[in-house]
Amino acid sequence: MSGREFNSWQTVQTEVLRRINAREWKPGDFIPNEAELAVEFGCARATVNRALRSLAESGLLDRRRKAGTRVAVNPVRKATLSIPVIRHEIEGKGQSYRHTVLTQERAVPPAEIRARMRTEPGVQLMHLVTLHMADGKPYVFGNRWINPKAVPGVETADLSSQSANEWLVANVPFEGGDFSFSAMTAGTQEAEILACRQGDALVVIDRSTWNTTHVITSVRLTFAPGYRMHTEI
Amino acid sequence: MSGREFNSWQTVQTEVLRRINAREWKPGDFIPNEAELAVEFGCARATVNRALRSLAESGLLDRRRKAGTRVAVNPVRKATLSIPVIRHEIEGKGQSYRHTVLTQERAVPPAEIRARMRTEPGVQLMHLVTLHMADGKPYVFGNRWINPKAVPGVETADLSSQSANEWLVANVPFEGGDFSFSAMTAGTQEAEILACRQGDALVVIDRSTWNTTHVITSVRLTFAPGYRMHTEI
DNA sequence: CAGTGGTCTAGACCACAAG
DNA sequence: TTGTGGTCTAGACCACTGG
Repeated sequence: MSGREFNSWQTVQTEVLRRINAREWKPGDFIPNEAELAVEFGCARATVNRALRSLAESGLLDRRRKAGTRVAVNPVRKATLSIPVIRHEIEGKGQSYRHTVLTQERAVPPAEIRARMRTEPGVQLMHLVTLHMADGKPYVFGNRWINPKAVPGVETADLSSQSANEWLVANVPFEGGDFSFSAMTAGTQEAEILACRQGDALVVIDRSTWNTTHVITSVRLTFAPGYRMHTEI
Repeated sequence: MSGREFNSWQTVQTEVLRRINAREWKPGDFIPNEAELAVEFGCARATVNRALRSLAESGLLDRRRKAGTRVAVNPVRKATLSIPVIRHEIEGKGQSYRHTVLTQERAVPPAEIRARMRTEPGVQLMHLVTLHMADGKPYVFGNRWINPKAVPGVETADLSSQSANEWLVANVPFEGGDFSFSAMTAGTQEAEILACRQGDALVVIDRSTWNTTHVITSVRLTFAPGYRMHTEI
């Protein structure tokens, strides 16, 4: 006796998941509404809401007011990809980190960058080429443009002791960004900088970040051969 | 005259974000506890909790019982990467989709696959090589292993009309998976199948999915040159 | 031990959208 | 119009963990 009834939102969530997996509720089916489930599970409606909302956020349920809740027909899986600061990524593997600024200048960017950064023709940006090393070996090569209008103070910042990435993360809040992932073949420049062979396949990440008024920075990271980005679903 | 005070959890969240961005609360700082914020914002503690929990989930706050809530020192940005069914990805660009099964057999997998799928030596798995085409041109090449023990019925399924990926998504619920992203150089086999040149850099995705008892499937997707995966932060 | 976040409840009102 | 999810509240107890 005793054995207090235990219906946390996680209990509810687990049971709902079980029913979906057991196909008691099939993709496309409507499930009972919150009030009914609350009665069935002997808990408050808010508790059911918490459980179902969480499942909806991960894409397993579709919820709409008035219509109700149904099992997602096409469970689009979402992986959350964490984007660490490169130094942390390297140190996290137990390797030593070092970085070098290869060039730092003010320059008018090429058209492609100008489009991505939404600046006017002829406007100069800060251009920074850096190399990050793990245990002394080239790890990733960064080609970065920064809009000084969006980042007051960047011109006087010391970007040799702290990488531009870290300086920006620590000093410039941003609202959003985009991120893309592709592959390229190492040419002479990449082979030289990354100490690899021409023709090696390299992972390339292009990333921009912006705040409400400006595109802050746009960077292309070119990784040494063998790089692999990993995540769990 | 009314003008009822309006303090939704999103209002609270927005204000907290503003303070973080304005550096009123700096990285590493403790912020007031839930009860205090509830008083300040004139709302219930649960409302503050909802706002802060959401920010913690996205990595901007660190919360610990007894210790309190602090602004994350190292805001690890997380991108959510949605993993669509290839057919949807292609059709979403307005291209036509077609796929072909190149080979389908039962076979003992190589050691690497056996390790990933956690099967015993000598156990046969289903092995499936498929090519997906966009507007008639090779788009991605899939090398997939499926554990029939985890998927009763897969041996009799018709995987030529519906791709293995879609069949699995529709018929086999899974609990988790992993996902990795790398680059490789096209060899003779890849060049032939994807109709590209040897030496081209190709994007490679390795993915496994499992349920509580088995690894269900493990697949390597090798994309034709030019593939780019994109996401927003 | 005691302070903080984590969760649950019962009830209420609201916002949205299907019919 | 009306049913369903979305949210808010005031209060309560719990769970974890720092001091």
